[in-house]
Amino acid sequence: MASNAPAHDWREAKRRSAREAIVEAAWELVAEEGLAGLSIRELAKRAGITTPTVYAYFDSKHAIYDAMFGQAAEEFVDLMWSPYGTDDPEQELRIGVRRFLDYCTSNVPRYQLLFQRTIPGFEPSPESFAHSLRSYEHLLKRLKGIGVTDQRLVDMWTAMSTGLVDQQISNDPGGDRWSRLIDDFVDMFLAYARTQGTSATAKSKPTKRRART
Amino acid sequence: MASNAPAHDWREAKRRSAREAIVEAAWELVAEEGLAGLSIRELAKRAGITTPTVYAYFDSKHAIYDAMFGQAAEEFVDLMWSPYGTDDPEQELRIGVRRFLDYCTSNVPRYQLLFQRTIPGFEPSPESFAHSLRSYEHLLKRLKGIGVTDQRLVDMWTAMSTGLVDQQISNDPGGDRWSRLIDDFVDMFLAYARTQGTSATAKSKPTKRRART
DNA sequence: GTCTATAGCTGGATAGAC
DNA sequence: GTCTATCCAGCTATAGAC
Repeated sequence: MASNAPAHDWREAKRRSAREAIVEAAWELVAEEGLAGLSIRELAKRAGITTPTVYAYFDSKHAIYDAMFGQAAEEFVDLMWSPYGTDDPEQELRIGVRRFLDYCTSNVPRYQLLFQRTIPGFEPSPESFAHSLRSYEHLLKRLKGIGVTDQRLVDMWTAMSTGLVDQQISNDPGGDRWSRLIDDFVDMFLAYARTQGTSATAKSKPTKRRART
Repeated sequence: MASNAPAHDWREAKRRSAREAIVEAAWELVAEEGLAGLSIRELAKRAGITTPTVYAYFDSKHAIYDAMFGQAAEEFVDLMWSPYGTDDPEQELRIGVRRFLDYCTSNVPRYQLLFQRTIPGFEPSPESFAHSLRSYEHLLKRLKGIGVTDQRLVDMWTAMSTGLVDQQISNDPGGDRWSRLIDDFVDMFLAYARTQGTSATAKSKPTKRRART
C-alpha cells in the first residue's frame, strides 16, 4: 500500500516510525490502565506529543486499537509460523500451544484485544484481521500433522487452549496453576482424538494429504 | 445486618424492593450497552428516578456492580444446587455443565461480571463472593461423585468448561458451535480421568466419603 | 427520599495560528 | 505536523430546597 513511490521513501518511513512510537506508548498505557483505559490525552502525554498530533497519525481511537491489533496479530502469526525445531508433529503441537499460552498470559490486554470482544464497537480492519486468519491456518496445519481434521475436534482444541488461558488469567494471574497443565491437556486430547477415527499420532497411518488448490 | 428490628419491617422491605428495581434496570442497561456501559444517569432514567435518588440506595457505581454480582451469584448457586432429577453421578455432571454453559451464554455481561475481571478496580464484597464459593463447592461435590478429587483434574475441568463458554461467546455468539460439544467434552474428560487413578465412573469402586467438619 | 441544579472532571475530537 | 486553546458531550457525585 502506497508502495511504488520511489522518491520520498524517507517520508513514509518517518511517518511510520512516528506511528509506531505512538502505538508503543499505547501498549505501555494499556498495560497499566487496562485495555479500556486507553485515553488519547494520556497517550499523547506519554508519547511526548500533544493530543492533536495523535490525530495527525490516527483518525480515531478505534484506529489506534486497530493498529495495535494489526501489530500484535502480525507478531503472533510470525511466532506461530517460526520454526519448531522438531519433525515430530505431536511435539510441534505441544510447542505450539505453549507458545500460544505464553503469548496470551504475558500480556493480558493484548490477549483481550486479539482474542476477546472486550472493546464495545471495535472490529479489526480486514488487513489487521488477515493475520489472525493465517494463525488459524497454522493451527489447522499442526492439527492435521497429528491426523486431526474434523472441525469438531478443531473446535474442541481451541476451546481447551482458550480455557487454559482464561482460567490462568482470571484465577491465578502471574502464576502457573493452569499453564502447568498443558501437557495433561494435550495427553487428554490426543487420547480422545484417537478414539474418534483420526490417526492422532504417528503410530497410526499418516493422514492422506489433499493437495491445496 | 440491621436485622432484629421487629417493627418497621415494612420499611426494610420497601427499601429492598426499591434497590431491587434499580438493580433490575441496571441489568437491562448492561444487556444493551455492555457491562462497562453502565451509567448512573441512564440507569436512573430507566428506573424512573433521578440520579441523586440512586445514591440514596447505593454509595457508588461499584456498589451497584456488587449488588448485581451478589444477586447473580446467589441465583447461580441456587441453580447449581437445585435437584438434578437423577442418581447417576455422571448424568449429574453432564447436567451441571449444561446448566453452567446455558447460564453463562444466555447473559454475557452477567458472565463477565461473575467470572471474569473486566471492570477495572471492581472486587465483589465478601458477602457477594461467598455465593461463588458455594457454587464451587457444589462443583467439587459433583466431581467427587464420579470419583474425581485430584485438584489438577478439577482445574482441568474448570478450564474446559470456561473454554467452551468463552469460545461460544467470542466466536459464535447466539449459536451453538461450541455448546453442542458438551457431551464430547465430558466423554473426553471422563476417559482421561479414568487413566489418572480415580474411579471416574460408577463401575469402579465408589469414592470413600470423608465426613465434613 | 426525592427532587432541581450543578460542581468538577475527563473524555474524544477540532479550529486555527505557526 | 505541531502546537495552544477550546468545544462539547459525557461521566460520578453532591449541595441544598422541599
